[in-house]
Amino acid sequence: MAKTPGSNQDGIHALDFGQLTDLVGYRLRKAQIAAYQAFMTGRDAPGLTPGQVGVLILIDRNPALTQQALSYGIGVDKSTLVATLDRLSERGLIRRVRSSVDRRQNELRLTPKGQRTLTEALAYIDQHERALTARLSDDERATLLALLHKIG
Amino acid sequence: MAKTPGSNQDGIHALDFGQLTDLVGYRLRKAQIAAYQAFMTGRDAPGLTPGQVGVLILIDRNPALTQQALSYGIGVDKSTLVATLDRLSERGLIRRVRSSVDRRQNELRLTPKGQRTLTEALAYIDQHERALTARLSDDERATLLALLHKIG
DNA sequence: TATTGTTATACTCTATAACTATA
DNA sequence: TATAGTTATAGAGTATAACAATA
Repeated sequence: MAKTPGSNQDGIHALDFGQLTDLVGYRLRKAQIAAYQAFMTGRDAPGLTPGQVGVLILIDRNPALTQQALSYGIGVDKSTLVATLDRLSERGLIRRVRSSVDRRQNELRLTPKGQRTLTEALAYIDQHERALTARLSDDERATLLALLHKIG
Repeated sequence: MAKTPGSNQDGIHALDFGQLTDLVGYRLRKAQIAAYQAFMTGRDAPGLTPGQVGVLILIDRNPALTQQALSYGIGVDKSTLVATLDRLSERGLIRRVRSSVDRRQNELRLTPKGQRTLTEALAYIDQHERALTARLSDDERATLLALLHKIG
């Protein structure tokens, strides 16, 4: 039986996406959503968003990082960061330590629990990255990274 | 003068992003944000989000599209779509027309103003796409699309 | 009973502006 | 005066659950 354009027997419509199909912006968004979903639902998912893990990485790699510097680094407003850090703090993963040099500033630190969580999250990231690029060769993955870098 | 790791003369900290730098998920997110920003702030930007333009395209290409089918097609809940369609409707770009076949359904249509807006938006998209991939050759752009397709 | 669209509600992400405590 | 962090507030995006109209 020929498939009627626009519908099938399940009543699920196969939409015409027109010019959307081959737009970098659109494909970027689709890929990003897929990556996010996979990250959140994968086996051994750390119960943290990719953004939260990113914050843990940055705190780990940059001793005495202030909220201001972190805000600038990840490109979100300092006020936006407050709730994110509150959540990580409530979960016992980070601490805000008042700077003794300039008492307006907080120096961000991982707690021991945060360190352990980060170690596990990094292992998970490796696994996730392999799953995400499972259909790509090593060369293709490198090419993709280079091309994305040119756009971002 | 050698640059001290972690800071420079402006007091702007060059953060260590660690393993983040070469993760597909992270680069995807960065590229997507850059694409979105460029779309919204470019010359001749249509005053619509990429998502809104996408909805206009889908309505244009799929006659008698229902909210249900659109919801399924773009992968958002039907309740989420309501506010989006309200906004497009308030701006006079689309109409909801009660189906005479099944009066529970709305058939979505572009208004004449919506048609004109879409025509302009499509021209803008071409311009935006060229700007976004300005640093890529035609081959590289095609490669990027193919690789993104494998992930999304 | 089931489906379509709407509403009520809630949570996240985002920003701007005003506040506080420090500098 | 200016800066670091917080709070108040607001808007967009997302979802689930319950509802009215219709099938």
